[in-house]
Order: sequence, then C-alpha cells, then structure tokens
Amino acid sequence: MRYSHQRELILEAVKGVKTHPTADMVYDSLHEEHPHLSLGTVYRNLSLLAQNGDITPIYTGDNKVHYDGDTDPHCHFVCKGCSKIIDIFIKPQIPSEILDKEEFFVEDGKTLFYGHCRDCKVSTL
Amino acid sequence: MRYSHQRELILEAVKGVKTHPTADMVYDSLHEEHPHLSLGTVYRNLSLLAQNGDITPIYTGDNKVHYDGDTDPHCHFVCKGCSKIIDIFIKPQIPSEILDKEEFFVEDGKTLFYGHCRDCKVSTL
DNA sequence: TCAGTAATAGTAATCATTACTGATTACAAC
DNA sequence: GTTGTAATCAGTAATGATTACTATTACTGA
Repeated sequence: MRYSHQRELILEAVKGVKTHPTADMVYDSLHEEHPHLSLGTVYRNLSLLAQNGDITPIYTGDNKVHYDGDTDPHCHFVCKGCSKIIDIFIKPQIPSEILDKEEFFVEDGKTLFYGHCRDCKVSTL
Repeated sequence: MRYSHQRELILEAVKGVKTHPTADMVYDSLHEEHPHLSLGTVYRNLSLLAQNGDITPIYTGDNKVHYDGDTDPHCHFVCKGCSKIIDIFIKPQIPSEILDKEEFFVEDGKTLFYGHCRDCKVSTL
C-alpha cells in the first residue's frame, strides 16, 4: 500500500479519538481543515486500513460501521439509549472446546455487550 | 401486537431454518407460495418480532441483518470465506467485574467468532 | 526528472432498509 | 352478525450508507 496524506489523516483521526467513529464522523472531523478531502476517500481508506489490521470495525446494528483505533483485542459496550460505544478492556475469550472442532477454524472473536449507560439508565426510570 | 397471517408465516420461516436468513432470504423463501407477500411487510415484521424477543438479530458486518429463530442465548461463527453463520451453543459470558461497574449496566451480550469453515479452509491453502 | 501506476475528488450508482398511502383485516363492543 | 376503528398490508417511492466510475493528481523507483 502506497503512502497517501489522506490515509494518514484518516488513520490519525480514528486513532486520536475514543469515540469509535463512523466514516461520516471521520469525514466531518476532517472536512473543515481539509475541505478537499472526499467522503469516498474516507470510506475507501477506512476499509483498507481495517483490512490491513490498523483499525478494527465494529458492527453494532445501527446500520453504520464504526471503527476502533485500538487494535488490541477487547470488548465493547453499546448503550441502547444513546448508542454510545464504550471500550471494555477484557480480551474476548475463545473457549477451547470450539478450537478443537473440525467443523470450523476460529481466527478471532468480537464481543458486544448491550445495555444502558449511567446517563440513559436514569432517564428510563 | 395483533395477530397477522403474514407475521406468522415470517416467524415460521425464520424458526424453521438453521441458516440465519436475512429479510431478502425470508422474502424469497415465501414468495413462491405467497405471491402477494410484500418485501416491506417482511422487513417490518422481522423488526417487530426482534423487538418482541421472538427472534434475534445478528450483525456480522456484511451489511445485512440476519435473524436467528433460536432465542436461547448462544454464540455464532461467521465464515470469512462463504459468509455462512454457524450456531455455537455456548452461552455468552458476561464477566462479573463489568456487572459491578457504575459506568454502564449490561443487559445482554452478543459474541461472534470469525474464521474459515472446513470447506473454505481447504480452498485457501 | 520522468514514467508508471496507485490514490484522489467529485459525482453517479447501488443496495438494504424505511416511509408513505390507500386498501384490507383483526377484533372488540354492540 | 354488524359495525367501528385501528393495526396491518401491498405496492411503491424515498432514504441513507456505501461503492463504483472517471478524469486528474501525486507517490515512488529507475
């Protein structure tokens, strides 16, 4: 993969933030300072960076792909109220009994927990 | 929720199958025998049934929502080759240390494992 | 410096899903 | 059974996230 200034910007925008942004959010955060950056470029590079293992995609079910700049394996918590994603620094465990299976070969795992964050818990009472 | 014949059909189409179908797949499986069933009805009812806890949505990252008719908590394996989803009947564990957190309140969890199934493993060698 | 080619900007197209509208249907009260 | 009414439906248009396309720009190795 050849170097590109845009890709560098996009990578830093994801790594420099704890909010697990979507393509749209990355684009918004960069657009003011880099008005010529294209949304298509953001999508393409997020996808490339994920393929390359530099960032990790998260599929929460909100119909948008979020990205995590921290590629160290860990879990996430998704608030059903405000859709916020919070890092949970526990390594997802792959139970040994399924590593021995002949049917499939596990390479990695993603674990999402769903619930309500403190702020949203209060507001549902 | 009021009874509807269409919803019954859709629920049975998901429950009667181990393939974790998408809206599109449910529609296709029913359309021949029920030509007047509308795709919009399939989408609306899958969403309602999921809200109601009768089926479980799965977000694998293929940009389509899959549904599981088995609502007993368990994990899934996703093949990176053929996109097949396989049930893994292990209950997703919620580590006790995060249940005590003040920051958020976990209600449920979803665990996906990624890798290659036996057929696809062979073909990548 | 320059050629070759990957990457970009800008825009059009795609695809899954949702929203809308007028017709139909479940179901509760009479 | 009949009727009122609100949920649901079929069919189709609209939306929103993402991908594809094309002419242009910019890395990078020679």
